[in-house]
Amino acid sequence: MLKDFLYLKEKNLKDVIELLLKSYTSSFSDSEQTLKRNSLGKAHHRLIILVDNKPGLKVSEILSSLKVTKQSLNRIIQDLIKKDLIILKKGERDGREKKIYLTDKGIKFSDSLFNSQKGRILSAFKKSSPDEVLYFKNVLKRIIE
Amino acid sequence: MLKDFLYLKEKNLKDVIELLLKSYTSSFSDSEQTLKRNSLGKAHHRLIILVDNKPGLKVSEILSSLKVTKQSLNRIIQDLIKKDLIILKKGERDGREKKIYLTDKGIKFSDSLFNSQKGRILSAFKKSSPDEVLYFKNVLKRIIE
DNA sequence: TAATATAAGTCAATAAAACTGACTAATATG
DNA sequence: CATATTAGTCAGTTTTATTGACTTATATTA
Repeated sequence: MLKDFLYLKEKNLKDVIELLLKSYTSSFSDSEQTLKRNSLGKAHHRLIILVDNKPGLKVSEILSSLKVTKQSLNRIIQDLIKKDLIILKKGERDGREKKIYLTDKGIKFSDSLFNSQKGRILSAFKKSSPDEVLYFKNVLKRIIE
Repeated sequence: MLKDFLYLKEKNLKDVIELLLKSYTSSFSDSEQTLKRNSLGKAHHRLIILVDNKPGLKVSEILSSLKVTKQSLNRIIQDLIKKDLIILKKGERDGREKKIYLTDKGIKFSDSLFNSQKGRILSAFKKSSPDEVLYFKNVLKRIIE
């Protein structure tokens, strides 16, 4: 029986759900001040992270990643355009699509967000072996799938 | 130099920040419907998870875990008391403290939330080795510290 | 080409979640 | 007793996200 494996028992799964909650909360609260100084919020941060990691991301892709409505996302996009942190470019193949890119200013701002966040991750990784970090990422990816 | 280790490079840290965001978002969106049926939201869910895993948690402990204000948390607590999902008990040592417990009804509701969430974690774990899961949890814990 | 589907944007109203600030109450500790 | 700590409360505001209805532009297909 699968449940004979300790790591598949319900208590362990519950632990992991709590760990996901706490790791997200603590990691993203690290950049609160940086956001506030620029009159932006967590919602903007989330979009910036996705676009920084994958420039040219489509609106529809962000929609499904962040599980928000397009009306909600659109507000965020307009805010960031006004602040000259992102630009939209029409898709070449499909002109209906809009692809999102960070501007130079946006890249700098993304860096400052990253700087306020990275300490926590880096110090966790320094306490871990390369294998631990690799396995950690593997499992996280499987949770997202 | 530390940065010679690939797993400590900035690109890897950025990836991990995105993974934390996506794993939290996807994992907690799984229980949206269950919450909605009971006129509750994500904020209530977060509190229930913490209290389920550690009955008798103090208000102040939740405050620092969830990084919200006491005014914000108080709304959530009052909602859950009204719905008879949690109760508060005065601390025996320190009578100022209020310890939070799930009621029987609360335990059942927490179970239904867990049921809507666990599939994702379980299927990720089934694709992983016990070692991978162990290392995964270790690193997550170090991120929270 | 005309009809239909898709991607995105917009307007309006509302709800949910979180915040600030100012204050009270109970209890603990020095 | 004075002071600090923990928690709760009231009022007002902001941020984030929602629903629903509709438009625009472009792509696909019958």
